[in-house]
Amino acid sequence: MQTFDTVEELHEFVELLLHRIDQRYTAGRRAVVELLASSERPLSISDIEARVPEIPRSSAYRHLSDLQRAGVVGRIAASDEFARFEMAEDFLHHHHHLLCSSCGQVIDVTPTRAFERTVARMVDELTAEQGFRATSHALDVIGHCTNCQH
Amino acid sequence: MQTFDTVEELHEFVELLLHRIDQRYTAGRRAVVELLASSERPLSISDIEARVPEIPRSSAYRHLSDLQRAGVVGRIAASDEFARFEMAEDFLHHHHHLLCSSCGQVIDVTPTRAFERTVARMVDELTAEQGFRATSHALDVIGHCTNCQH
DNA sequence: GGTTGTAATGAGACTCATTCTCATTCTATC
DNA sequence: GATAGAATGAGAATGAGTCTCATTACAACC
Ligand SMILES: [Mn+2]
Ligand SMILES: [Mn+2]
Ligand SMILES: [Zn+2]
Ligand SMILES: [Zn+2]
Repeated sequence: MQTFDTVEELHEFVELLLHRIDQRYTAGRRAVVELLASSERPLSISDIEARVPEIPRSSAYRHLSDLQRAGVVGRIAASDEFARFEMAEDFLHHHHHLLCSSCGQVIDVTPTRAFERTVARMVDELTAEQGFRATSHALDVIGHCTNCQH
Repeated sequence: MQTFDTVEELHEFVELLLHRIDQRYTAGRRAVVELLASSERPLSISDIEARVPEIPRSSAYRHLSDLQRAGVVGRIAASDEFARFEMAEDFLHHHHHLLCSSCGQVIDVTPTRAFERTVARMVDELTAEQGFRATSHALDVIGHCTNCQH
């Protein structure tokens, strides 16, 4: 959580986004948001279950999907079979991912402003000639994390 | 298929890579390679099944995983629930992907040399300070393909 | 060109992350 | 504080991907 001064401001914005799609900001959803907003890294469902065991798996999935629909949460397909979840980019500084192809861990990294300008320009070039309408981009670095070298 | 003059050269290289991991280059594997090498875009399992129905699903999965282990094929996690497969980068020019978040289609795009230099430099920066050992990168543009705009 | 040991294959059972169902519990509004 | 609609929880269902094991192809030898 970086772009809000207080947790209350965060919750207010989440509530706004949920209301836009006629959804309530309930206790379960609040707990998921609080967890994701305070996490250093994207979390898998079992991460979430381990940290908030009182939320049933089926509800956690539904909360995440509702929050994603509202634009509050983003889903990442990692190199293992588990999806990972984090706050959407509106809630975080724009960043990219280091994906460990051994253990599936996802590490957040922040690019420089200059680099992002270059990426944005390039993305425009690439997509224009395809008639593709870009909404976002993802730069993932694939490799091995410190724990998984040798 | 771009880096080989003839299909025979392609097959020879595939055979070499398979032999390195003590695997034979059989008819089924050859059919999968021929399909992927001639495809304009990464293919899902059902794409493969549709185009080469005589290969059973379980064999197709195994072929793809063996070919991936040999470094012949790469697996892409798209934004839908289906993995997609393409020839590994040794067999193609380095390129990136446009991912349609509506239909899951994956489009290949080739970046300029200058852009790739920038990406490589940035990747080095990002990974160095994390103790992460990069093996490759993926720049995906997320958005909507021509078919999926409105 | 047969024999034999080993690798590859195919059919289908199985796994397990994710989604769906539906009975129950909240919650907003009157 | 009734009522209608929304959210929730428990468990069933789904389905992409993996595994098993009986059968088939192959390579290396004779
Ligand atoms: Mn991230
Ligand atoms: Mn590609
Ligand atoms: Zn790792
Ligand atoms: Zn599309």
